[in-house]
Amino acid sequence: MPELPEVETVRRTLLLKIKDKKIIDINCLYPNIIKTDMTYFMTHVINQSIRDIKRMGKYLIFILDKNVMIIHLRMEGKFFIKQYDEEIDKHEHIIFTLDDMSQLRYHDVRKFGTLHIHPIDNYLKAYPLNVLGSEPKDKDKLDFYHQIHHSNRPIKGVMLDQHIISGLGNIYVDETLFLAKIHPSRLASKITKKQASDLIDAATKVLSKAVELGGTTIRSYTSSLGVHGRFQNELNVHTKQGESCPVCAHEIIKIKVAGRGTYVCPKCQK
DNA sequence: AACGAAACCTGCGCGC
DNA sequence: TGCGCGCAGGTTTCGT
Repeated sequence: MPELPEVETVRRTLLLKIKDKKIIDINCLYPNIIKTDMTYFMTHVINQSIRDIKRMGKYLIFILDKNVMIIHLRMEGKFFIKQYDEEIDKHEHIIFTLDDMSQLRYHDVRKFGTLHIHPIDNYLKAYPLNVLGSEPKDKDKLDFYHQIHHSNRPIKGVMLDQHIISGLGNIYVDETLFLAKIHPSRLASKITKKQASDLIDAATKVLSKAVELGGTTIRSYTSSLGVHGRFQNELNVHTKQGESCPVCAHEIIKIKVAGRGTYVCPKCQK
């Protein structure tokens, strides 16, 4: 569930707590999270310090001395910082012991998260960041239009595609389409230049507001590190099935688009 | 080539 | 109460 705003909130919070701490040990209890060769991972992360944490789209990028760790939280990945002698939860899969004997623990109920390691000098050219689209705030609107206007996919599917634009997930794409007054099922090929531009503007606006409010906290995603988002108070359509549209008062319905649960105001969104 | 569906996992809420 | 089932979601992989 973490999308760009939640990942950004995690980034900021984590950085305050672990910047310049050295990783002195790693305990990997569920190795499938690590998508790099395990020996390479261990030898290239231990004894390096966390110099910075960056973010691209939904990826967290831990900048170490000579390497970077690129982490995707997928649906339920979280980080916790605990003391070395605290009991290990069954959903904590990777434990980094830091040089002050605190531990950075990766927690993931669904075990869908991923972790890649690359040398610091070429990580932008390596998978997975090399195939990532720009974030909405950096996306050229005309490029976006040209990229999608031959596609027969519904616009929602296109906007969820991280190769085209990065950062949006199911929550923010529903909100973006509502703001732009475009129906999620509309084929990308039917989107005009003006609408393509409106979509990028709406996505940029939604994401920046959500970052400002610390992300969205719904359902199980009660965040890591006590991070409590407040954007759920700003949602217009997502999770609002059966409620009234804040613009026209028509009932908000839930449908399935691109295989995803989708909330839409059928009167406002055409 | 380009799209949709299944798979990856687990917990939860539902109906019986 | 307890069981099985479907659903949820981000992304990759498989199948058409």
